[in-house]
Amino acid sequence: MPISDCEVRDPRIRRTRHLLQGALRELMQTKTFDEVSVQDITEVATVNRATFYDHYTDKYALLDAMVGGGFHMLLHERAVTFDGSCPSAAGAVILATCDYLTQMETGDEVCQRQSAFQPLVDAAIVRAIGRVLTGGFPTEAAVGRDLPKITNGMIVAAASWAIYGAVREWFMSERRVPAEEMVQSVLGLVVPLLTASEARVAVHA
Amino acid sequence: MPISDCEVRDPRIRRTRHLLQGALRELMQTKTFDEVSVQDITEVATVNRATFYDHYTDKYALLDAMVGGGFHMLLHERAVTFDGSCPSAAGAVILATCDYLTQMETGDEVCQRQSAFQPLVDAAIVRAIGRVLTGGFPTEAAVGRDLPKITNGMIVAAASWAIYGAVREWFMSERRVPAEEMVQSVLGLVVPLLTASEARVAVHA
DNA sequence: TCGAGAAAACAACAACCGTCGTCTTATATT
DNA sequence: AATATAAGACGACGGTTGTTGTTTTCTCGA
Repeated sequence: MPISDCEVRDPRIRRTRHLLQGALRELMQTKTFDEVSVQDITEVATVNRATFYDHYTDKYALLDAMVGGGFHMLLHERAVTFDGSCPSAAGAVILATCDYLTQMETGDEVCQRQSAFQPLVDAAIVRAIGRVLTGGFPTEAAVGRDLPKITNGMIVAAASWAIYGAVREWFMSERRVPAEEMVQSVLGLVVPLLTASEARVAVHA
Repeated sequence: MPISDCEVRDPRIRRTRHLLQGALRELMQTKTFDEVSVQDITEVATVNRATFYDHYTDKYALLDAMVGGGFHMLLHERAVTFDGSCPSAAGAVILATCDYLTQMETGDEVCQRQSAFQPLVDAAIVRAIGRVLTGGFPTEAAVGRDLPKITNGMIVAAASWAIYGAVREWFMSERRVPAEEMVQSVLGLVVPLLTASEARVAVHA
């Protein structure tokens, strides 16, 4: 936990963190997140338990790093970037969210038991979405010094939470509409949010 | 945890749960949520630790009950109900969210240290918002049997998450615009979401 | 190549957690 | 008023959590 997770020189650190994340991933195939203990993780990772705490403050931090990294990688593989307006870009983010949830799903056929800590996973994904969306907005300074009533930060926050909330709701429903349709529906909901910024920027231009 | 929190006959149960919630509230004036242990709570509440687990599975469940109950009470005091369209009702929900966050703020002048479990509080509030919003929508069955591409559940989810995300972002910003202005801004973002249902219902009507 | 410095292993610590079984006390019903 | 029923108190348990200090091993730059 001393150094940020991205760009670590020392191969020992990379190795250890990779082992820890892999172990958690592996364990979550079988157990719920809160059924996994730090002991289990370090055991599977063949890492000393004390070493774990050199890298993450607790298992929630590990989860956060895992989710954030995984989602970012998913977007990177698909070369998804959000340019702030193009609906297809937003659609790609929505689809990625859906795919990430799917990929998270345990191999177990039975519906995954709801973990009490699902909110932590949720929050990690929302943060990841927010990071992508933020890239598509002009810096706040460009708007001028009269503080705008609605900031880009608020738009991004509302949009990322809305996207995730909708996708998650879709994902939890038993008879899911095809993903493609869902993406279109969610787009219809979210685009007004995102274009709120353009309208505002236009006013200030 | 055996019986739902609302409508409990036995005064012993009411008493104990009230004591526990009060203890947590009191402790959170000083400490962060994750610095509070079940021991502390039961100690302050003068309740045996084992008894705690007769009512809540863990301290997170207690938090959830506390937040959910508190938010619901806040809305009830103001006689806020969401009728599905009236923007003023949505505005009331937004304002209530803001007020609840404010009321949660510790007495400490220093900005509250970010708890690693803030997401759990967030999720509890979002659920509470969702419960209110759900009241304003017609039951899904009214729409017909051809499954709609976008369900009321998705709209409610997107809206509640968006509302909370935006309000929270506003709340965390250092130089806050007045709450009234914020409510208007967020309304501008969210109303399109909520009316998405009307448009759809109109089509099916 | 070598040596300073960082990372990991390891053991041990007090504290907390969740659960169990037993016993006591309060509630609601008849 | 008496009793079946349920809640609470209490003590004890094995297990997990973070943390600390020491020792060993590895990495990178001079």
